[in-house]
Amino acid sequence: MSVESARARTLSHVDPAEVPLQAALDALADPVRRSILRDLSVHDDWTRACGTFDLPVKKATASHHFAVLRAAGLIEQRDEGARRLNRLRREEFDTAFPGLLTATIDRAD
Amino acid sequence: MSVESARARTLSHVDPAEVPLQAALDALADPVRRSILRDLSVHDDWTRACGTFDLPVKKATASHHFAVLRAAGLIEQRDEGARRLNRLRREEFDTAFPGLLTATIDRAD
DNA sequence: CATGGTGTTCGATCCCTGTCGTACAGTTGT
DNA sequence: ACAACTGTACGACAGGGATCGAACACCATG
Repeated sequence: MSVESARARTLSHVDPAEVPLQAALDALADPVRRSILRDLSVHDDWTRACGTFDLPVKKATASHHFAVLRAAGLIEQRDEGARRLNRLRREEFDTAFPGLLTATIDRAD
Repeated sequence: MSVESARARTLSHVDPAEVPLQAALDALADPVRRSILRDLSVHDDWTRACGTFDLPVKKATASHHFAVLRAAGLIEQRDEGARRLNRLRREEFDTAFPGLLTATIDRAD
């Protein structure tokens, strides 16, 4: 039987290929979320916990943004102790939406 | 001196290079607007008047969407008699936001 | 076991924007 | 001149989403 914790049970990941374009665009249209993605794109996988991002919003709001990114197939999350580590799903998302990530987060503004 | 009509005076176009990424994404995040862009992408320039699009909204709303697309540098408009013709600014927009248009309107959904 | 740290959930609030009806401006044809 | 057509402007409305505080669950460490 499954022995995952109640905490990990909140972590449902979606195949980017199953994500509607609308959901992907809604996720990418928010500046705070793009900021998170840019941060992830310049760091190694699984090195950034949710609380380590420098965001202009409170933690409740940040938690909401991470959930949206996860539901859009843009990030993967994994619990490590009390912290939740993140990974940008660059390759999977690129396969589903070629060029979209590059066009939105590889920019100055 | 300029002899443009009062109608044409409402038509201010913006260089896509001057458009903030946020405005571009906001414009592309709406399904009605993407529908307009897809329609334009498969027809010759200046062949589609605003009223010829099959949209699920009333004309006041459609007019709003055309204004948003224009402000985002995604379309160019020109008056021809009582009708306002449209053109997708594919090349200019692609230069400013490489891959973004293709990633958002060249899709099934 | 108590304390502090990390992150989620819930309810409430606020603001933005998509939507529409109506009125209006220009154009075309009768 | 008049009517019909195309599109915009404006005010109003409703829905959704971003935001936050507070409460809670889980983990780590003393």
